[in-house]
Amino acid sequence: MQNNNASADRIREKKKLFLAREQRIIDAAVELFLEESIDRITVSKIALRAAIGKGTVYKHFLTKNEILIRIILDYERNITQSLTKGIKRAEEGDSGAAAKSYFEARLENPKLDRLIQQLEDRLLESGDVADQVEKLHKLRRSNENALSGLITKLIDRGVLEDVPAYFHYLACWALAQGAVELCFNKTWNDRTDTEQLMEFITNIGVTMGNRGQYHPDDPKSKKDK
Amino acid sequence: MQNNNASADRIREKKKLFLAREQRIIDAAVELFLEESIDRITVSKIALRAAIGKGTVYKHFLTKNEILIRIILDYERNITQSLTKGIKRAEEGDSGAAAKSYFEARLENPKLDRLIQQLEDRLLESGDVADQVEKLHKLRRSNENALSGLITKLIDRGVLEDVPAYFHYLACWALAQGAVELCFNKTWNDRTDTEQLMEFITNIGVTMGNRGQYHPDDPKSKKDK
Amino acid sequence: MQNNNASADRIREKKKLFLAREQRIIDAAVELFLEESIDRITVSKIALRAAIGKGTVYKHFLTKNEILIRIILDYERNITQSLTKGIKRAEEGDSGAAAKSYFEARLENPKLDRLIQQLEDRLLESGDVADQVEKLHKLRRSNENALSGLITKLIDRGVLEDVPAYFHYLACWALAQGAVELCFNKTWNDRTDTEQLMEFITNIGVTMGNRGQYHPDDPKSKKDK
Amino acid sequence: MQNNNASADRIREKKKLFLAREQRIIDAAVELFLEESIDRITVSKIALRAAIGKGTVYKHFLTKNEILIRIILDYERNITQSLTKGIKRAEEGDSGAAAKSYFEARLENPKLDRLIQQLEDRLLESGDVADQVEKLHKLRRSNENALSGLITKLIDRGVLEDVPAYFHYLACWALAQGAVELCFNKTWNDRTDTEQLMEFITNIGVTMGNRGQYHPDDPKSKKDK
DNA sequence: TATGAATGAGGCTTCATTCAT
DNA sequence: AATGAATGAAGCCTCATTCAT
Repeated sequence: MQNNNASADRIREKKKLFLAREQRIIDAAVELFLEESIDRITVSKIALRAAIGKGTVYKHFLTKNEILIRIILDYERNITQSLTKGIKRAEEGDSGAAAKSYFEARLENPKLDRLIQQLEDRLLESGDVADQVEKLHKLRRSNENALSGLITKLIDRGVLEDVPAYFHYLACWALAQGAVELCFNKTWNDRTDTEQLMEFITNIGVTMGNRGQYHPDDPKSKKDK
Repeated sequence: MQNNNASADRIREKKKLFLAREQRIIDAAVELFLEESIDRITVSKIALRAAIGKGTVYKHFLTKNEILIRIILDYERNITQSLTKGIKRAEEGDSGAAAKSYFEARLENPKLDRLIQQLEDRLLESGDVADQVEKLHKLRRSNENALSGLITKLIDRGVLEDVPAYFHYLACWALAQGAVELCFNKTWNDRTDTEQLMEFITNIGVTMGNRGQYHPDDPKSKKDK
Repeated sequence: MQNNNASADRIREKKKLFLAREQRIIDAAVELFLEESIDRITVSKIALRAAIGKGTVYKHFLTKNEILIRIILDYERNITQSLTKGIKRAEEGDSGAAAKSYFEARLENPKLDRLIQQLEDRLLESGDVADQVEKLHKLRRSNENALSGLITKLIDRGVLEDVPAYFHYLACWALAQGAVELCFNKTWNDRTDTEQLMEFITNIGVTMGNRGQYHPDDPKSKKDK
Repeated sequence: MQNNNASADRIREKKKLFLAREQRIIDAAVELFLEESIDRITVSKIALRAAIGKGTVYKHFLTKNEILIRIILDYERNITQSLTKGIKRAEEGDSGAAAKSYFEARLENPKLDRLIQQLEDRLLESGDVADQVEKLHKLRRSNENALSGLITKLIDRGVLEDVPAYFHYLACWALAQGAVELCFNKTWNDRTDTEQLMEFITNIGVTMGNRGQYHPDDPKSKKDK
C-alpha cells in the first residue's frame, strides 16, 4: 500500500517535471522568437535555451510545428479569458467593455501578439498540424458565440448598427490585428506617442459600429448625422 | 545613318524584351506565392514558371529577396496612385474620398495585399536589401505627407477629431491591414458575405475618427453623444 | 558511483569516436586532394570518402575552409617537431643539423608538402578563417624564434655569414619550398634521379650562408675565396 | 590592283586590331589577377576590364584556361630572353652571369612571377589545354639545353661541382621559386628589408653548387673546407 | 563580327528529424 | 528516459560557355 502510494507519488512527480519541462520548451521558443528572426530559430537553439537535449524536444512535440501551434493556442486561451471577463462586464451594463477588454488584451504585449500572427501565417501555409489548427479555430468560434449573444442584445437595444452580429466582432478583430501590426511596422514605428495612438484606436474599436455611423444603401445617411 | 537607326532600334527592342522578361519573373513569382506557401517557393520554381533558366533570374535580380522587395514596391506604387486620386477628390469636397480610395485599393485584391504584408515580414526579418526597404518606407511616408495636409484641413473644419493628423492616417492603415488579414484568416474566411462585411468595415474606416466619437480624458464623453 | 564511472566511460568513449571520425574526414580530404585537382574536391566527395553523411562534416568543421586550415596546421605542427629535434642536435654540436632536419621533414613527403602550400594559397585568397591563419603564422614565428638563437650563435662562432639571423632561416625556407615545387613541377619531374637531386639541394641548404660565400658591398669579396 | 592593295591593307589593319585586342584581354586578365583573388576573376570581369563583350573573348580564346596558359607562356618567353642574354655573358667569361640573370628576371616582379606559378598550379590540375602546356615545357627544356652546355663547361673548368648539369639548373630554379614564394607568403612578408634579403638569396643562387661545397658520400668533406 | 542574355550543372551550407547508446 | 551525433534533402547562388541577333 505504502509502496503503491510511493510509486504513485513518484509517477506524479515525474509527470510534473515532464510538464514543467514542456513549459520550459515553450518559454524558450517564445523568448527566442521574440529576440530574433523567426526563420533563424532552430530546434537546436530552442533546446539549448531550454537547457535540454535536442532529442528531448521530440519527446514532447512530434514536430517543430507542434511547438508553434502550442504557442498560438496558449496565447489564444489567454485572450479568451480576458474576453470572457469583458463579456461578463458588458452583460452587467458596460456596453463597450467586451471590445475594450479584447483590445487591451491584444495590445498589452503587442510584440507577442504579432509573433502569434506570424507563427500562424507560417503554420497555416505549411499544411500539417491540421487537427491542432482546427482546435484553434474552435476556440475562436466559441469566443464568437459568446459574443454573438451580447452583440445581438446591443443591436436590439439600438446601441449597435443592425448588421449580422459577427460583422461587429470581426471588424473589432480586424482593427486590433491592424493596430498590432502598426506597432511593429518599420515604416511607422518611430513615432514617439504610440501609447496615445493605441488609445485612440482602442476608442475607435469601442465605438465603431455604433448606430448612426453606418447607413448602407442610403445616400442621405451622411446628412443624418 | 540608317544603320545607326537600325541598331538603335534593335537595342531598344532588346531592352523591351529584357524588361518584359523581368515582368514575367515577377508575375510568375506572384502567381506562385498566391498559390502555395511562401516558404515553399524556390527560385527554381519561379524560373520554371516563368519558363526561363534559373541563372537568368539572377541576371534580373541580385538575390531572391530582391524579387520580393520588387513585388512589394510595385504594389505599394499602385496603392499610392489610388490614394493620390482619392486625395484629389477629397480636396474637391468629398471629405471621405481619400480613406475610401485607400480602402478600396487595398481590398480590391485582398489576397495580394496580404501576400505583400507577408513578404514584407519575411524581408524585414532577413535584414538585407535594407536600401530597397528604405525606398518603400519613403514611398509610404510621402503618402503620409500628402494626407497630412488634407487631414489637417478636415480637423480645422471640425470634421475630424482634433488629434495629430497621423493618428487618423494610421488608424485607417491599421483597419485596412486588419481587414485584409480578416479576409484570409482561415478561422473566419468561410463566411459567405465577405463583400458586405468589407463594405461595413470600409464605412467604419471612412467615418472613424470623425468628431464626436473620441473624447480622451473626458469621463462624460459617452453621454455627449 | 559505478553508474557515474560507467557513464563517464561512455562519454569518454564517445569523444574518442568523435575525434576518430574527425581524423577520418581529414584523412579522406588529404587523400582526395592528393589524388585529384584541389578545385574538384567537394565536400560531398570528402564525406563520401570518409563514409559519412555530408551534413556530418559540418558537425566537425564550420566550413570547407576549416578543413583546409586544419590540414595545414596539422602538417605545420609535424614540421615543427622535426625542426625542434634538429635544433636540439645542432645545439649539441652538429651545426648543420637544424637545416638538415628541416629539409628532410619537408622533403619526406614532397607531394604532401606541396599540397599544403597550395591549400594555403587558396585559403589566404579566400579571406575567411583569418583567426586560424593567424595561428599558423604564430606557429611559424615560434619556429623562427627557436632558430634565431641557434643561428646567432653560429654567426658568432663564425660559421655563418653575419647577416640578420632570419636571412638564413628564410633562405632555407625558400630553397625547401622551391625544392618541393621542383619535385612536382610537371616540366621537371620526369627525371629519374630525383632522390640524388634532393640530396644535392639539401646539401646546398645545409651549407648555404656559410661564411666565405656572401660579401655584400665588398667588391673584393670574390678574391677572398 | 589598287583594289587588291586596299583590301589587303584593310585585312592587315583588321589583323592588327584583332591582335591588339587579344593583348588587351591578356593585359586585363593579368591586371585583375594581380588585384584580386584568382578564384574571383571571372571571364565577365576580364571582358569588362578589356572593354569588350564577353562573347568576344571567346573569339580569341577557346576557354578561360587558354587565357591562363597564354599568360604563362608570355611570361616564360620573357624569362627565356633574359636567360639567353645571361648565358651569352657567361660564355664571355662572367661565370655567374647566367644564374644572376635568371634570378633577376624572376625577382624583378615577384608578384607577377608568383601569379604565374599559381596559374600554372590551377592549370595543370585542370587537365585540359594539354598541348599548350606541352609548349611551355618545351620552352623550359630548351632553356635547359642552352644552359647545359654552359654548365658542363663550368664543371670542366672546375668552377662547379661535378654533378649532372641539370642539378645546378634545377637547384637554381628551386631557389628562385622559393624566393618568390617568400616575398608573398603572409607569414614572412612583413619584413622591411626584403630587398637585401633577396640580394642575399640571389648571391646564394649565384654561388651555390660551386666546388668545395658539396661532397657526396665523403664523410670527411666537411673537414676539407 | 561583336555582343551579352540565357543557361544549368554543380558548389556550399542549413536544419528538421531519427536513432543508437 | 534523455541525449546529440548523424543524416541528406533542399535551398541559394556562381559562372564558364553558347548562340541568336
